[in-house]
Amino acid sequence: MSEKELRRSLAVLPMGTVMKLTSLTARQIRYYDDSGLVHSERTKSNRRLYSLDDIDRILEIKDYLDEGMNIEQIKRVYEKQQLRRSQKQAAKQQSFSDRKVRQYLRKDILKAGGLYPNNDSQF
DNA sequence: ATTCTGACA
DNA sequence: TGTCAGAA
Repeated sequence: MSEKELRRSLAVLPMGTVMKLTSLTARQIRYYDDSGLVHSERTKSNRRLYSLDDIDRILEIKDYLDEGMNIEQIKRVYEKQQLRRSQKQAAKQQSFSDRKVRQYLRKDILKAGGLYPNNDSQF
């Protein structure tokens, strides 16, 4: 993860700051939070802490709500996004292992050596 | 002073 | 979603 991404995902903002940044009430913010739409962290004294990414998500939730969606529907939107990311991730690892297979395959062919005068254009 | 949880005249 | 109480 890049330093920039790390900073944006760092949970350091208390409720009061989030309220000002989003123009929402503590009640609404806690509601989104408790619904599992936002993943805030907690201090040792049980205070919620949000990251800049959380702020973006809260603002996004606010827009969806204004467009008429309910919490459950919004939850599904994020579930599907998560599913797509998982599949994309799986595809990435798949191509990686494929590459590794080809790599080992080539090694074997080179080992079989002498049989192939030109062993550089097979893969 | 700030935030949290639970509850609802 | 607002708001109030009692606690941390």
